Amino acid sequence: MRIRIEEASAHAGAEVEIRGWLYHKRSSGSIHFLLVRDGSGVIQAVMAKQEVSPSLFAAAADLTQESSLLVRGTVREDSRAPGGHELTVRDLQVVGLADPYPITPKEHGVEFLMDHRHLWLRSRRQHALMRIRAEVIRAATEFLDRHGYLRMDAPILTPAAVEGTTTLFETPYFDLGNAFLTQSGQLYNEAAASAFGRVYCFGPTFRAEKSKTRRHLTEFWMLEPEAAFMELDEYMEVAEAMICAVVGQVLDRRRLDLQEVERNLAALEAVQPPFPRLSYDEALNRLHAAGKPLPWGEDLGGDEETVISSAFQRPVFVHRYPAKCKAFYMQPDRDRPDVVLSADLLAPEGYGEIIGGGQRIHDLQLLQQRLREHHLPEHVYQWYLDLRRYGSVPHCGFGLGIERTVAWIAGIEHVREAIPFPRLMNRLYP
RNA sequence: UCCGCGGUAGCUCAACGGUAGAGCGUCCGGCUGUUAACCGGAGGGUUGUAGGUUCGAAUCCUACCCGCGGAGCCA
Repeated sequence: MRIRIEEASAHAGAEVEIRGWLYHKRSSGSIHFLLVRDGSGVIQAVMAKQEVSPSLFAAAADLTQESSLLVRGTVREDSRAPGGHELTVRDLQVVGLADPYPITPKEHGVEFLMDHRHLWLRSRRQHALMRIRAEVIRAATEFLDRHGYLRMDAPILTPAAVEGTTTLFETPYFDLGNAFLTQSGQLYNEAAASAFGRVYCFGPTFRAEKSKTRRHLTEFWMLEPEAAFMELDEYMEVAEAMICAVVGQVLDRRRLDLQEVERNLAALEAVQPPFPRLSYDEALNRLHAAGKPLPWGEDLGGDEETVISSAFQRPVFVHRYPAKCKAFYMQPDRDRPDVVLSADLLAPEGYGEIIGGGQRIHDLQLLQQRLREHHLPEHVYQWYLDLRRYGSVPHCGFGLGIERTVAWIAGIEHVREAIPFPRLMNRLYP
């Protein structure tokens, strides 16, 4: 019977076939230990010289790391085996003999591993990270599906900037001039929210910023919910519930993977509602008390975020930023027009911002005024302004950065390991 | 773009003005329970590039290239 390695314990005593690749090999002359992986797990296959033909035994001795093979044998419980079960080999068939494999079971630098990202993905640690990523995405989208949000994706090729500030990737587009790769689906989400009430989009977004930090990619995946008839406080409740659902589901279903990457599980188990909600002004007071004063009106940088977030065991919202720090579409606070109804969520342990969002301007005249203040061409935003002409309502939305969320939940240093093929300022290969 | 660190064998690193080395991987040999197995042997180098100082440069100086970390910006 053909099985996957993750099912091996259910087939103890049975004759099975495993199709996979040679992960590693040890031998003591008359007995080979072949570590075979198939994507679902790793199992030790044991081949004794006496129990197979001499030609098969010799062929196994010549197997190279990552050679693909079919192994047939009996599953046996054995405390000496990594994983608790091993396979007594009866027959083995080589599908493809691998060339000498560049990633050896020793230390390698990040640069070398990134050059071999297409092969690095075969390692245990990367398997754990990719499974955690998949679970984060599944948990977040399932949460939104459960709460009545319709997935309605936004275009990737767009005619203009969503926010005039950040740099965009540009590409020729037939006779219509240049198109830009999207930096956010938000504007389209707002249109969709007026059509369906609650929506979200999920896909890659692009920022042509020359950022070289552990938190930045030029291509990253963002999950962006948007809801009509929603104001700031309710948005924070939704974001909080979603993050708790995501962390809880990863803890529940990907615990072994978290252990593989040596994540401190207690820190994740502390992620429970309610999250602290700090106004920008309160954040400044904390920075002042911590001896890192920041003048009012300045945006929080990486160091400031670390000071704020490390004071708490759980993610923390910072809301009501100065208007000049934020994008043109942010709704001003009616009691204090110099601040806007934004709220960013900072992950603990120094991971920084994983969510940015807030309440959008729903008043036509105010939005037009903001476009002028930001020197944005109004004619490009006519369809966006229409949303304020035809049944405008208070509405909120936010963007969850998938790679930053995965990096935080998995406890890894750099977002580049949180995506299969990272795109960085200096990396477009493989 | 700015600041800091770095580039030596396939990989990870040592040698810091006086003959360029180790571990791992590779290849050959040995070993019937290995756990990044172990033991013996072999092969492997224009020390990022170009110039300079010196009797002598991987080492000191200059320029450039590339990489890493951080800042700004953001998710």
